[in-house]
Amino acid sequence: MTERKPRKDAVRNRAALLAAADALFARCESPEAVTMADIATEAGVGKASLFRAFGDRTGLIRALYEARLEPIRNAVEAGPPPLGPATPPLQRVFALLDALLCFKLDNRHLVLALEGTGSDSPYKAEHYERWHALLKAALEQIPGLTDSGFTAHALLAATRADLVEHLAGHERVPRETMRTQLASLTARVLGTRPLQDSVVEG
Amino acid sequence: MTERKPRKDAVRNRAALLAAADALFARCESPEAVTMADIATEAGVGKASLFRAFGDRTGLIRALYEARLEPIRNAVEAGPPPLGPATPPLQRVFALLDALLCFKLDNRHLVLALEGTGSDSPYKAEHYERWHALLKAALEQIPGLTDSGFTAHALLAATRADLVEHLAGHERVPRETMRTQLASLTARVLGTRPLQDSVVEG
DNA sequence: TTGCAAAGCGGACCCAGGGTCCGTATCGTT
DNA sequence: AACGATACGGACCCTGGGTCCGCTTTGCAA
Repeated sequence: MTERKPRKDAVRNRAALLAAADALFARCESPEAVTMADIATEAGVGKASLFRAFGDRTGLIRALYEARLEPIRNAVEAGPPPLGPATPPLQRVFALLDALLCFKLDNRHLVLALEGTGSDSPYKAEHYERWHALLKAALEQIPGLTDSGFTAHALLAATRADLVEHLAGHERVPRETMRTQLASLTARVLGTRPLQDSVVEG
Repeated sequence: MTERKPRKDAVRNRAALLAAADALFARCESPEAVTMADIATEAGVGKASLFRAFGDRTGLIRALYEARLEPIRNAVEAGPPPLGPATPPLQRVFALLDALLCFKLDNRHLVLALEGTGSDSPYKAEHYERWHALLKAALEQIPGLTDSGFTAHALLAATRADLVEHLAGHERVPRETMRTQLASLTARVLGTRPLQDSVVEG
């Protein structure tokens, strides 16, 4: 019951800030080129409101990230196959990794901002924990596979934001190529042949 | 012939700075807890000398890193098997990855400092290029393996500093376990059984 | 030895950027 | 209408990377 509904201007400002940050991160090449002051200004709001709403820079980026991730999160937690919980484990591993890769391709700047948020390693964020737990659980149901925990980490590492950025941006690897390669890698790790494409477009 | 041999005090200071930085990074938990001023002070030297000697923070960290890496680099470029160039490709892949993992375990703080040096993604550093090229070349000689480039990236990603740090530090996974798991993962990726241990202790 | 550039030194200084303070404006409730 | 609570915003603080410049040291040469 510590719930105390926020004032209207507060929620409006919060929304404006999210939108502004989103726009700025999308527009600028490097995440650290966009400063907190920039975001506040873009939103037509004082800096203090920004910090009041999100705590600190990491909080803001996390909020953005979670918002963008929500559809996928829902699809994974309660949606139909191939992402939802009813999917057979093997197929789901492919679907999860593919969805994650597509998400990172579609949100390069934002994800880069989050993972490169300086100190806090990505492994401490709870959204990483979620993905890892999910993947690990799926892997554990695949017969003949050991080291589910480490394997999950390794597969997730193959979709790290800066790697994806490097491949997509610097080496100009096309999206479909990356998806195929990741699927093929996954198949080798799992000791299977790759399944056909499994997830919707981004 | 633009070579102009540096003065004695300059080289002494440079050495002192390297030593100081090394000590400080080793001593402190988080790399960003140690500031440039700290390092200069520890070395008994002015801040300007520090920047004159290494350009900027990244330059210093890179210098430290290269110094530490040199033995391995030599072993890889001109040493005997299993690291040297005469090794059969398949065995060499295992050896390279194991050596890299051990190196990162033995130099956690330093490597963390380098890879987490804020903006510059690790993929732009030329030492990454070297590892990747090396691994890719070895992979290309393994029959039936496609996507050598991507596979090399993925395997290297499994040894990323912050992942290693997370596993070794936070999850308390023992060193030998990690080595085994990495070898096992590699074997699955390559479609082989793991070879026996391949490299010296760190 | 002494002279004298050139190379190097160091700490005061600059600046950007994250985060806070506090007097003022707004909200929404009685 | 009025008043407490809530939020606003821009001036302000502080840390930390990086630079400036007057002074010292080095090393070559006379």
